[in-house]
Amino acid sequence: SGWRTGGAHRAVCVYVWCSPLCCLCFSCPQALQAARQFILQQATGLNSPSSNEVKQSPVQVPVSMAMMTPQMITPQQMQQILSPPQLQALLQQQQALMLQQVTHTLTHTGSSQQQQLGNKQLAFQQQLIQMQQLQQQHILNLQRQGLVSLQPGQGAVPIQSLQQAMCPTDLQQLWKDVTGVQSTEEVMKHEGLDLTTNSSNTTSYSASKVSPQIPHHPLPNGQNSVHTPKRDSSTHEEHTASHPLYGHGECKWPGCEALCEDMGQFIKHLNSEHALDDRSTAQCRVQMQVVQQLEIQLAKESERLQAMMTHLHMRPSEPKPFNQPLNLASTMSLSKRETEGFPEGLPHPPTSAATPITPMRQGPSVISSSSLHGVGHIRRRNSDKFCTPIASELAQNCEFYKNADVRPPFTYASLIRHAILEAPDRQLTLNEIYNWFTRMFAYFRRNTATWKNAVRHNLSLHKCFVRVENVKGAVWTVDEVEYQKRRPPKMTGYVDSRLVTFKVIVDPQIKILVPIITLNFVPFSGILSPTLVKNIISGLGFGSLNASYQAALAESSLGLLNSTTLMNNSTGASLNMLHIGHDDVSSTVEQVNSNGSCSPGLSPQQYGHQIHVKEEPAEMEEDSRPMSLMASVTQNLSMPGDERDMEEELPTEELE
DNA sequence: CATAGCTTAAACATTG
DNA sequence: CCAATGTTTAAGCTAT
Repeated sequence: SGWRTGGAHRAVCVYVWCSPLCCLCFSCPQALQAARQFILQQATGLNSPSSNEVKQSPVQVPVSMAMMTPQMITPQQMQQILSPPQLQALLQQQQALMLQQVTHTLTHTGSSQQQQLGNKQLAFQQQLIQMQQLQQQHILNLQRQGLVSLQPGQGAVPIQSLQQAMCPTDLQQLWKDVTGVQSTEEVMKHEGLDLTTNSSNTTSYSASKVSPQIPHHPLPNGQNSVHTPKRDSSTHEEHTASHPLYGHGECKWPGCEALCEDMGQFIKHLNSEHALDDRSTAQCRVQMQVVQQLEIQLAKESERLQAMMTHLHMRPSEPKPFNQPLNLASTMSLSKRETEGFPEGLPHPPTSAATPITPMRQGPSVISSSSLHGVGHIRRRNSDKFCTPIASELAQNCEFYKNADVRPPFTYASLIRHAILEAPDRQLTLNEIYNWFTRMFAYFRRNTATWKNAVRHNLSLHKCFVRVENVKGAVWTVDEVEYQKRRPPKMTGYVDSRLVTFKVIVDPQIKILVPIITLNFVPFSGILSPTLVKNIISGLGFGSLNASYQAALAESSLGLLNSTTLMNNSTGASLNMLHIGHDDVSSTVEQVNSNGSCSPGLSPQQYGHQIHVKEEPAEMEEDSRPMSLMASVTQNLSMPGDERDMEEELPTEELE
C-alpha cells in the first residue's frame, strides 16, 4: 500500500533515487561504517519489482520506489541524511559494488544457472557496464578540465590533504571506489609520485579508468588483490582475492551483513543469497537511476565550472589559487581542513569527481558548506537576509533542485514563505511565487496545474499568508507569528514510544551528520536541519511516510527545535554553535529578536487595509512539547561529553 | 477510532 | 468571454 501512482505518492517516489549515501563525506571510520550500514539497511527490504514498473523510463524514480516495501524505507532518509549532492559518491561506490556483484554472479554461477540468464539479464549487465563507463568517462572529462588533475607534481597535495581528513583505510577505499585504482600510493606511482621504493606495480591505471572493472579491496594482510576483471573467472581467485562486497568478515551487500568466516564462505554466500534475481537487479536498478540522474547533474555542473573558469580567465588546467579552493570546497563539499590544505589551489584528486556538487553561486544560498571555509562574510551577509529552516537546505542544494526533477522536501507553505521572504521587500505576487517555484525547482516545471493550485490553496488556507492590496494589485506576505505558531504539530512521544534514541555524529570539518539508530542512550549533537530531523524521523521507523508529510514533520520538528524557548540557554547555545552555518537556528532567533519580543517581521497590521483574518484550526499549545522528539534531543544535547568535544573541534568562527 | 497536517482535486467566485 | 486569481470544500494519505 502506499505506492500507487498519482497524488502524493509521486512525491514519495521522487526521493528514491537518492537512497544510497555518500561515504566520502565522512572522515570518521565509524561514521563511515555506520552510514554504510544505515544505507544498506534501507535497501534490505527491497522487494521484487513488478515487471511492468521496471520497464518504465530508467530515469524516473517511481520505478525504484516501486521496488521498495512501504515499511522499510527510506529513500527519504538517505536523501535527508545528506544533502542530495552529497549522495553522489556513495552512489557510485555502491553502483560499482553492485556492478561487480552482478558481473561476478554472471561469471561464477554454475553453467546451469548461467543458462537461465536470459537476454534480459545480459542486457542489464551490459547496461551496468555502460553506466560504469559513463562514470569513468566523467572522471576523465573532469581531468581534462583541470578539475581533477593528476598531472605529475599535482597529485601529492590533494591526496595528502584528503588523507588528513579521512582515515587512510577509508580514503583508500573511497579512492578505489571512485577511480578504480588500487590505492592512492598506486596513483602516485603512476603519476610519478612514487614515494616508495617499490615501483614494480604494473596495474594499469588508465585501463582501470576506462574499463568497467571494479577495484578490489586489499587483502587483510595488506596485499592488494590482482586487479582481475570478474569475467576472468577463476575458481582459485575466489578464495585468494579480496572482494569489494566482503570485508571485516561480513558480506557487504546492501542490507545483508551476513557473517562469513573466509572468502570461500563468502563466495558461497554471495552466489546463494545474492544471485542474479529480481531483488539484486532491483537494487542495481536503483543505483543505475541514481547514477544516471547524477551524471546529468555532473555534466551540467562541469559545464558551469568551465564557463566560470573561462569567465575568470582561468585556464581549466591552471586554476588560480585564490579561487580554486573556494570552487572546490563548495563544488566538492570538501572539508575545511581539506580546503585549507590546498593553499596552492591545486586540484583535488579524482575523488572529487564523484563527490557531491554543491551550489555555489545561488544568491543568498551560497553559504552553508562553502561558507565554512573562510567566506564567513558571505554567510553572514546572506544569513541576515532571511531566515527559514529550509534556507540552509535550499542553499546547499539549490542547484540540485534546480536541475534534478526531485520534489523538494518541504511543504508548500514553507516554500511559499521562503519565496516571499527571499523577495527584496518580502512580498510577492502570486505569479512571482509561481516563477520562484519554477525557477528554483525543476520539479515544479511540470504538473503546473497541480502545484499552482496547491500554492493558491495554501495561500488562502494558511493564516500566515497575508494578502495585501497595493496600487499595482495584490501581493502576498508572510505573517511570521502565524507561521511560527502553526509549526509545531503534535508529535508527542513518538520517540519514546519506540524506545529508540539516536546520535548524530558530526564531523566538524565536513559538517555532515551521521544519524545512527541505536538502542542506547546516546548524546545528541550535531547540525540541525530539516533534512536531518526528517531523517531522524524516518530513521525511527517512519520510512513509509509520505514524502510530503515527512517534509512537514521535519520542518515542524525543526521549528520546534528552533524555538529557543524549548531549550535552556546552554543547550540552545550549543545548538547554535553546532549548526552548520547556523542559518536556521540562529537566524530564526535573530529574526524574532530583531523585531522585538517575538513579533513578526511583518504583521498584518503593517499592511493596512484589505486584510481579513483567516480561520485556521486552533494551534496546539506549548504544553505537549516536553515529550516531543526535540525535547529528547535537547536532553541529549546537554550531555557534557559530546558537547564539549564539539566545542573544541569547532572553529572559532562557529562560536561567534 | 479520533485527530492532525499535508496534498491534491475541484467547484465556485472575483477581477482585470 | 477568458484567464488569472482567490476561496472553499472534500477526499485521501500519512502519522500519533
